[in-house]
Amino acid sequence: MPELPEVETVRRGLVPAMEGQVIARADVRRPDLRWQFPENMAERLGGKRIERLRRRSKYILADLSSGETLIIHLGMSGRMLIAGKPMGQFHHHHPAPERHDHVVFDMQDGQRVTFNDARRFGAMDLFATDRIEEHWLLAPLGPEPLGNAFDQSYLVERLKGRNTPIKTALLDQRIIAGLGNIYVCEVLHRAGIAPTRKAGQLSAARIARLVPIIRDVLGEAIEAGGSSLKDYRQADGDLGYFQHSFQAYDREGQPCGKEGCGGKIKRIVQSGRSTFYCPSCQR
DNA sequence: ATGTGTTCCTGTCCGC
DNA sequence: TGCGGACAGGAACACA
Repeated sequence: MPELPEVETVRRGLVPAMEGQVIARADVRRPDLRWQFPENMAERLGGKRIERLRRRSKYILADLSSGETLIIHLGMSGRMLIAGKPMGQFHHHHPAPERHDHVVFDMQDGQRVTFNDARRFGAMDLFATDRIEEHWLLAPLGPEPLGNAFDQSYLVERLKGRNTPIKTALLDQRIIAGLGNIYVCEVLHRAGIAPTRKAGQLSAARIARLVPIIRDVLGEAIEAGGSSLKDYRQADGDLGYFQHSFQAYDREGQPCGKEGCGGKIKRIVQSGRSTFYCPSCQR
């Protein structure tokens, strides 16, 4: 689930529970996710205030009062579940952790945030806030697609001479940071560009047209995700409501929704990942 | 330097 | 219902 719009939705959902709040205690229930947790993570989190919750690409960044930033990546299946203040004045009591609840943040006001990740492709690390962009996971990232550094001349320049399919290029986080498999499919569908086209072979005009489409698709998805925050607060943690707006992704065999197209969505595999597209209107 | 295939891990769904 | 295989939102890594 977590591409840029989902991560941004999670971030916004976490703000009321975490931003400006003190982590009374962090319960680190295993030594690692994808990689080992940093040394003494629980101790470095406990008692610190979260000054600000930010996002960079698909990473959530929690700036702590200690001068360190907690970096959180949700991987493929990571979720942040919020439980409200437990009832009862004296017997504060949250339900016991469930399977795959790996890190539990107990906030000073009684709220609890639980990081749950069945597949454990997620990650957490701590790093000095003032040098955060130098962190090895963040340093290679390309520009934010919704930021000013991402524009038509940038994208044209970066794709120049590339022999890789445009689908693969847009998934490359060093070129543009935040797109994943779903939104690349949606973007290329809306742009009418075949995912198999070599990136460097597309005209500058067609590449330039991608830029506002990327912004639009991500923006719409964030808006859609935002309205699912009510569900998010519940324990199921399932966002997945923008899926009703998919035009291509996961729609194999279904008719292409584009005005006057009449094509049928096809599924192919590119560098090991599913691509959904309409062969008749994506050229 | 680029491009591609494999790998980490668990859960779910589909066909037999 | 059980069992095996394919597949899932990511992306580092090894290798041609």
